[in-house]
Amino acid sequence: MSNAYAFNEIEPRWQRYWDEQRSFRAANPGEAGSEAPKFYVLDFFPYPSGAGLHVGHPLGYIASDIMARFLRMRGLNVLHPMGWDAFGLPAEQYAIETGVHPRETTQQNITTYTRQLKMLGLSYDWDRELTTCDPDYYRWTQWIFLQIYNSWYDPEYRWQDPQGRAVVGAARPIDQLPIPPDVAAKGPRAVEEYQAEHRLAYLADVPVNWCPALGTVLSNEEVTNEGRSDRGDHPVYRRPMRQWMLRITEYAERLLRDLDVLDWPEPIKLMQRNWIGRSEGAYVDFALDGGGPAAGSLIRVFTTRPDTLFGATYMVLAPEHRLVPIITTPEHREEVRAYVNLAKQKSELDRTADTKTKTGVFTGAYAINPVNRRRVPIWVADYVLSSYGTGSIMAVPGHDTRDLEFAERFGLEVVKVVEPPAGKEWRGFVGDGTGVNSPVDADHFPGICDLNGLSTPAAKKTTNTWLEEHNCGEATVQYKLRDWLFSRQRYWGEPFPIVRGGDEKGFETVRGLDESELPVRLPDLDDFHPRATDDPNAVISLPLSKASPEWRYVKLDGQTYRRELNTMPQWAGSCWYYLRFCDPRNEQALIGREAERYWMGGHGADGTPRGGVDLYVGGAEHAVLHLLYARFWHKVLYDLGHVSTPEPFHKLFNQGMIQAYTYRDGRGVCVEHELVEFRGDQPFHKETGEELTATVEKMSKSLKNVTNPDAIMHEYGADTLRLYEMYMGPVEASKPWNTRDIIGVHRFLQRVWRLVVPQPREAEAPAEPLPPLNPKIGDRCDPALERLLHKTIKKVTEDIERFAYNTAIAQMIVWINEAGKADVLSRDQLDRFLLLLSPFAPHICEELWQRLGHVESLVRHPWPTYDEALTRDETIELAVQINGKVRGHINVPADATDAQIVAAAKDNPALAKDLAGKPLRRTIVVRGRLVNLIV
RNA sequence: GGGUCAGUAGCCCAAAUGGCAGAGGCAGAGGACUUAAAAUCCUCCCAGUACGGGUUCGAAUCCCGUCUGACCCA
Repeated sequence: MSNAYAFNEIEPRWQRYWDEQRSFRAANPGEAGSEAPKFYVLDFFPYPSGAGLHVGHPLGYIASDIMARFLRMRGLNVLHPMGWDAFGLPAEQYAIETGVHPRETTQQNITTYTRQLKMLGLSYDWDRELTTCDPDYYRWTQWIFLQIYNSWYDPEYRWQDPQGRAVVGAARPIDQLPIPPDVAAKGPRAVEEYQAEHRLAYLADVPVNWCPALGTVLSNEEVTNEGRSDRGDHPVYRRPMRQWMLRITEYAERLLRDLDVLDWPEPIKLMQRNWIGRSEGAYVDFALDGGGPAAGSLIRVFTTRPDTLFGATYMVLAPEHRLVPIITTPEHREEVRAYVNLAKQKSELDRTADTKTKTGVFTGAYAINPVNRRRVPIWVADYVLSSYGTGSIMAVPGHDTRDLEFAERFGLEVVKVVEPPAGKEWRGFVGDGTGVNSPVDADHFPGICDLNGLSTPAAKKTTNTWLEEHNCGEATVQYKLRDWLFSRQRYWGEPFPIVRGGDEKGFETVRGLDESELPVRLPDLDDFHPRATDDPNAVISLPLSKASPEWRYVKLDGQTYRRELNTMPQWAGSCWYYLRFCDPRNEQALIGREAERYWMGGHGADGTPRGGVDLYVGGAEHAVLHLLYARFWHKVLYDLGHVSTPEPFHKLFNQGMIQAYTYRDGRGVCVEHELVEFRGDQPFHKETGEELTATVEKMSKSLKNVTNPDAIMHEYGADTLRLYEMYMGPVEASKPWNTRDIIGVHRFLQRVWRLVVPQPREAEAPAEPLPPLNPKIGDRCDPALERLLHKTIKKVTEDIERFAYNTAIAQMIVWINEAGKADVLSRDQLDRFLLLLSPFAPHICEELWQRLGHVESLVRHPWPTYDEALTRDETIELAVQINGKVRGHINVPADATDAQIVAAAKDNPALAKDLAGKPLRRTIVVRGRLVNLIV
């Protein structure tokens, strides 16, 4: 047994031990260990990319691992699993570039990631590992899709959830959808169509982001602000396509409301609220003026400011609005048609960006403002989107920034209807004020809507009432959230459990498969390439259309059907993996009822009611989409009775980003860290000698500032890497990686090691075999060191609970530094210290624990306790202030009364001349801190 | 443009409810040990908290304004 701290030998040995002993197995209900309270600590599972991990990736994994290890030692049954988000565009793109099948590259990447994560000593229950591209897994992804497909949303359904809350609205089985008699009368096909219109998964022709170069459509999130693909930076075009959509909008209100009970960072909740984008307002119906084919039509607009209706001086329709071609007068037809065609090419971001100049054309048509019967021109402009509200707006240039900009450009009338607070310009004022200029000419307009003098909220209410009474509008709520575009024209994703058939009359049947037919396996294609092209109008080819006819055609009940050839988006597999971890090998259900109740169930470790994963750790970049989609699926499963909690993730923690110094030369070219040398604090190029600039940016290959964890672990060991990442600063903060600083925590571990294992003195010949333990270690203990240990136990325990790992480590460094100076150490003190350190640096602690004579691993050894009395000093030093300025210090017993403290302060000879002859006007005593004398 | 968060020694970071600006680490300087170096150990050095106002006995902390940076939305 070596006396040196040989981390390269120790760490793999303990990793093997944990693996063989199944040290981190979580006990499911019915198994030994499950009688303990549970705790579910989950990491955002990674997408295994070809590049492997850089040092920024494990930050959250280390943080959650420390919590998992800590809670295990506190006696909880901890579920801490890991798996792979393995379907998706990057793997396919990489496969296309290298010509290797994504199945193979994915497998290789998983192998690399597994090796790297195991090297870090993360305490996962690897028996629960899962992979989203595994048919045993995606079988259940498809099963959930079928649940969604076979449901409709009943917004009126009143029920009480298992938590006892009254809920309005729920997903219900499609066969419970009431069929209107007139539909039923038309026969089974009409019923089928009616059901299809109400399913939570439905087909629709929607404008999508078509990227010819990638050969696929992209979600809005995959398109950059510049209207190009996030991946590859290719041009993206808008074009309509028949797509699977999920009706997430039905859940907008519940997704919004239930945020309130979650223990999530407020900024993340805010982002979700903004994404859902609830706004209260009103529909207002404008009647078309004049004759023509649309005579008598109404144009319904949505507005959040019904109080400004008197200021509506024109209307705008989105270019896609169905009435555009109908109402346009012959003399404007050409211009409008050209404009509409142009608008189709633009992305939404392009159209709505404030920085762009507003464009638009007049249709030649007019409508009547219902509130004052004024005739207003109808324009078409692309700053109005067909997908929000009704696709048409009433324009109030007086009190809307974009309308004002448009009106000024085209010389339209601007009217003041809101009086802003004193001193503010009314033109373009969008805040709350007082209503003005609503006509009170009651002779002309009986039942006039009078808003003069009303505050904005009151004016809104008055207008809404008026609209409803006069049957030309109503109060309503709108959401920015859109239905979820759920299909991709890709190969590497879950196939839909859907088949389609058609009869001779062209009627298409869409049919969800029976669950007995799952999984629908992804066929093994050699040629999985999308058809990339430069032509934005090319026919879109689907990779799965190259599958064999045996796969593509299915016979059911004597009829031949075609399989759906789209695949699901990458989000699908990650929407529910946290459930599968609870019961990963269940072949009867996606999760067993018992396991679901136990791991996801209603009570936390401390008995407080809650539900879902107890701690979910990951980066803020998934704050909106993944977390919203997963919540949506969870709620559907909840409504249908498959899970028992309304929310999947009770507590969310976002780790910060590890940044890195980026060095650039005079031309702005990034310089690798190996080529940088420091003269003082100034970086220079090693070879050219050129002075460089240093900035802190995110770690990325292109900035040449990436640090590979393998290299760090090789040089310092995993325990040092873990400790350094936690010591850099608060886990939730972003902070720059600095390899130079690592040596500090490494020295700390060296000191811990040397405290237990005696070191040979080099001068002496190694004739005498060294004793196994440091001779200082015995039964005697130093009382001051013991007090410090109690303080340390208290501080570390409390700091871990609040994720303040950096300060916990600092406290342990303090103790080790003192312990190194002490003459005697008890074995028991070292035991307790190693237990404290073990969640952070598990390998070295296991090793030293064993060398101190323990046979059992410390993984489940009870966490050390402290005596509150020993954490307090008997005498304390207080600062004495005179008029708020520190002038001296006094020592008093810890339990001194205020009067004693003041007396001691006054008697302090150092302060005598400051106090001489001046009466004390006031004294302020802050317990444990200071005393302030006001003279 | 709107929102959120942040700004403390040369660097990374500490400082419950406002209460002595410093716990710890890095870097730097000096010393001990060593033939020497490395390693190790000891000691020391360094800011008044981005800036400007305000509240208070007392402000890094609370309020207002400005600047800078990060993230989200448009």
